[in-house]
Amino acid sequence: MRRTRRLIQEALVALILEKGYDAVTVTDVIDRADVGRSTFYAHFTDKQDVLFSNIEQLTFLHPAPAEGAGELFAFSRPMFEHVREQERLVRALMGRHSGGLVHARGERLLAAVVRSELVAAGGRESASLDLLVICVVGAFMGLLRAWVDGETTATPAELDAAFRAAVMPGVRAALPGTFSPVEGANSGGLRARPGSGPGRS
Amino acid sequence: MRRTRRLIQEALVALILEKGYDAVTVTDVIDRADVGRSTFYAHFTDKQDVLFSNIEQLTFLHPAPAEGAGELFAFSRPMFEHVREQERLVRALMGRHSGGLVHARGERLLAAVVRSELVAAGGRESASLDLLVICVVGAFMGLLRAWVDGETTATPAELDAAFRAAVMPGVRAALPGTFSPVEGANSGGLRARPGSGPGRS
DNA sequence: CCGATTCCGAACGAGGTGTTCATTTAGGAA
DNA sequence: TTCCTAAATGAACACCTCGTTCGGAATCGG
Repeated sequence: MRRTRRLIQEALVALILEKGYDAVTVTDVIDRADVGRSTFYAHFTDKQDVLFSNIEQLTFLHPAPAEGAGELFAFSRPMFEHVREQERLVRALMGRHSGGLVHARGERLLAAVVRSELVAAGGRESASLDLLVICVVGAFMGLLRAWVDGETTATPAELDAAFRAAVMPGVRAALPGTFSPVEGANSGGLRARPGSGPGRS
Repeated sequence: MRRTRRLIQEALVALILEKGYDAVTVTDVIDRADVGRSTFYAHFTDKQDVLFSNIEQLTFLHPAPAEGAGELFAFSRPMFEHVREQERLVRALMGRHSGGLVHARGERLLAAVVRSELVAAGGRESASLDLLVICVVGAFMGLLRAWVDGETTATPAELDAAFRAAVMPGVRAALPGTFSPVEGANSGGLRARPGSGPGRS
């Protein structure tokens, strides 16, 4: 049944939030979910399998309503907002106490988004672009981890602003055609959201 | 004896490179190191303890004075070089298959370095500066992980260049008085410090 | 009422953990 | 050398977790 799967998933999430991923045992999970041991192994191969099955439900990683030629990195702000809504789950999955493989999976999903956005914005596919993608994703995930681990109390808006302030100048410089290459007048300060005009959509 | 400690540490590193951190058991280690089980627990509390004891030897994380008025983020290039020298150890410690806590530890060490550099360069201590530090460290560690995990074949020089290209513009924009060689025309334009920084209400 | 599917839970063997303890080994001082 | 002390040894230990197996109970559709 689907109910059993859900019970197991929820039990794992709850336990991770309480004890951390490593400390949670399968026995804990089946006890909390009130499920037979054999039932667990009938649905999942092991603890990690349950973890991965949860990632699909992280809607903030499967973005994002298109947002074609609009603002670059439009995903950032909605993502932080989404994360807040799904705080429990994200805390369990993306915190430092989760398995490293989950991080890798999340980073890969996000990297695909970032990469396609950069390409759509005129970035030429190259090794250096891939390195840029890694930096951008690293910065974003760094903020995300710090946030869900309680190392900062910033709001989603502030996190979004910090993210953009840190990476946008470098990204702009790496892209060819974007207006305002190095105008200098205001090189993208912390709150720089000039114009932001939706242009024509 | 110190020799015994070293044997255990080296055995763990070797085994991590072969099987990944999670798959290595204490029994494996003491077998490889050819030491008694009780001897292991006389020197370390558990597997993770051995891992942490190795971090201290990651010289690339304990940089690297020579700063002062020099170039910003002068640590980057030497770090990548150093990493190459200690490739085995870094691969074992910082790869995605290592424990997440080791990452956290490494990031904290690096964050301290980055933060002090930014402050020395004129950055005002604030919440937004901390967020910037997180982004910078995230970008650097992202590159590092991707590199040691074989996701990119770039050279240290290329990684250094990519790192600087990605984060330096954003960092420059966030610093007030940095001598701005070329784009310095504005110089003062960056007072973007909305209110009194992200202060969480 | 009857299958058929699903779930339960006890039990098992294999393997890992961390501790204890009696014994052996190695180093240094007299 | 001899003696003493600290370190290392390895066997045995109780305990836990894993993943599997299997007989029986519950649930559901017909």
